[in-house]
Amino acid sequence: MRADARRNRERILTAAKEAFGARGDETQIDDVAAQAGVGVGTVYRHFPTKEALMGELVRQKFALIVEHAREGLEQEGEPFEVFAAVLRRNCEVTAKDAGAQDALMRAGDEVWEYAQETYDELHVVVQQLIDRAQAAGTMRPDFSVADMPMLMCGVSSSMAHGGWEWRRHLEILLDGLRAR
Amino acid sequence: MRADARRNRERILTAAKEAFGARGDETQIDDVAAQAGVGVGTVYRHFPTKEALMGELVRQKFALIVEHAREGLEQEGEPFEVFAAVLRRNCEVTAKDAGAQDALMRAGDEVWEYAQETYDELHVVVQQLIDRAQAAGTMRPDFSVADMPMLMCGVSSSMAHGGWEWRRHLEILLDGLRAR
Amino acid sequence: MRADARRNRERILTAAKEAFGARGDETQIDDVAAQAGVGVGTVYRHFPTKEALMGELVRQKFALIVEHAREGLEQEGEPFEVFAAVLRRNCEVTAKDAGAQDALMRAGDEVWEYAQETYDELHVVVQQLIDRAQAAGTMRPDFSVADMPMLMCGVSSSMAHGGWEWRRHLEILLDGLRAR
Amino acid sequence: MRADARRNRERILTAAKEAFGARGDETQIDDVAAQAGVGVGTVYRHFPTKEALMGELVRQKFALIVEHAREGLEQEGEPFEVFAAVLRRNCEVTAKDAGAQDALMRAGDEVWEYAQETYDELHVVVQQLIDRAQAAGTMRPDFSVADMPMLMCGVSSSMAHGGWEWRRHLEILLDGLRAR
DNA sequence: AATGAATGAGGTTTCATTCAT
DNA sequence: AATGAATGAAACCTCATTCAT
Repeated sequence: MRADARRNRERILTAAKEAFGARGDETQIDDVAAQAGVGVGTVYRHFPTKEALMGELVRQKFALIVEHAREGLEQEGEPFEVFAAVLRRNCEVTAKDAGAQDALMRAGDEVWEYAQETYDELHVVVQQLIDRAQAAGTMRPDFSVADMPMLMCGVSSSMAHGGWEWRRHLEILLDGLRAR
Repeated sequence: MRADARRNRERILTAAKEAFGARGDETQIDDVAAQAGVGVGTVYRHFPTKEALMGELVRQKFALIVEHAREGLEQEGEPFEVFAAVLRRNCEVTAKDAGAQDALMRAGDEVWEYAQETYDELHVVVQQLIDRAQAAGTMRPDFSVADMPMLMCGVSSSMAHGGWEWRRHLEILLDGLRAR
Repeated sequence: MRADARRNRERILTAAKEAFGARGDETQIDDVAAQAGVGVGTVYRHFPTKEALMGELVRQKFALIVEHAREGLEQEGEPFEVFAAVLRRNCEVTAKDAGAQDALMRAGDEVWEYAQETYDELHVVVQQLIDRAQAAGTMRPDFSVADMPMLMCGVSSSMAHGGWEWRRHLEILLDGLRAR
Repeated sequence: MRADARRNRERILTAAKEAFGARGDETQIDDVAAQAGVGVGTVYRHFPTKEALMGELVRQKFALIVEHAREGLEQEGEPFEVFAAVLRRNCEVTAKDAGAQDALMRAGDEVWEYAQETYDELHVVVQQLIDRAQAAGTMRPDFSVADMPMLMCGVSSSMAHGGWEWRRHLEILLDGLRAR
């Protein structure tokens, strides 16, 4: 029964990504429920509010970034390039749910606060990647994790509206981070 | 009454900027009307839908950029720095209505389509600034006007959430545009 | 100036018939004003409310019927046929504004009360036509003017929806009025 | 919950008849909901638009007519009188909701289109009653189902405005249908 | 635990009427 | 006298959330 519940939870989250991807910020909980093949009540059993559901999507995204960042920390190589590789990898994953990501970007602060804890983890790990690159002298010294949302916002908007240009855009942004 | 109507139109637009700035995308037309000191009907007489009202705000923003860009075209100086100066100037203006700008960024495509025509103008003029800088060899050759929304999205998010960091963020982005 | 005003009044009434004919009961005072080539204020100068305007259309229709009925009273011929001829003539006229007539039929009582006075006249005159036919023994004795709205309602609906069948329908109704 | 939902559906339809009867075409969905003792949302769950709700009332009326007509087809007796009896019976039923019926008559085409399917059934069955009477030579040969709306319009207006005269009016109309 | 029917506050928009110009 | 901009109550409908089954 516990396994059933967990599977439902996963189905709902997957459905949410698809639904938000398809209908954007006009997506209703009923859409998510229908996509998941469950009743609305079931969605609410797992997520107390719409914001909580969207927040969990954000949290999952953050968790993935943390994971990738951790793997990055264990890699040898020029630190800036390691940082860049992590970023590229995250963006590749994000691009697969570009529509949902866009809906998330448009969501209110409340949604993002649900993922605060995981964001804090991310903060610590990614800052380490940044520190290394700055120590190596290949990343501009005035950059910090706190500036990453700005970058992500640019790339995400590019994914949602620009089509295939986002990879080039990411490289432009990365070039801005290099030490001169 | 023509004069009165025009004045009301201006009041409504000013009120809209304030209202969207204060309440974000949850702003209602009633809020705008109250802020402007007119009835809802008056707002609807000037702007047939909520989207049209927001679209006009976008259009005004674009029109200002066009104006600044035109002035830039007439200036002497290193072309990349001219481009950068135009961008900085636009951002300074935008920062004053950061809240409204944020609401606009979150708005749907329909809103932006209202400003299509002015956007097309902007496209032409800004591309000229870019062309010059690229001809001078101080701007990376793979950048074009079509890539500007990505930049603006980054800076706007920075203004809305980051607080006072947006100027530094803009410089980071500009550095990414420089030729290496 | 008085002549001007009267001409405006006529233009408004003509415009109203056209507008109600074209847009049915969804017609707005603005439509009427536009069709008449005057401002809304001018419509309201002549008719204090929308109901008053529609009521005047009803009154005009009644006035025409009275006129036709009076002419009928002066005619020689079999009284039932005279009555029938008056009815046919009125219907031919009505059919020309079938759309407006339909809108009027759908209107609330308030509209019809505006024409009360003319309706009273009509009542007297048409009853005379009926009396004659009944005296001649060619019209069923249990029919009276008060029953005419029922007939008109049938024919009007026929004009609005049925297309070309209304003449046949009128004959069916007339046959119901004949003495057996 | 299936049973509950169906009961609510019935309550809404009954409430609608009462509400339209009491307030005419100015009846709001909120009135219907209040009368039914449910929330507006519940009305909209069962009927997607106001027109759909009114359309269902029309459909029910048609369905009843079909039923009565079918019963008429199984009866012995002079065919015209069978037809007349069916009509009288339908009118007696209609008279009980005269107010609602009036509101329905005033409604736009969209409302009636909701009942198209049932109207088509009605068409077939009633035409059979008419065919029989015409074959028996007791009904005028130029009458058909398509002409019935005209009759119903007359009687309905009579019920709504005339008060207690509608039965006499129906007889007048029926007399018009008899063969001469 | 799951379902989906029910809720109702709240959103956008309309339009008869008024009134400043 | 004419104009049409302004008004704002009210209409329809939506959708996040609750709760009976």
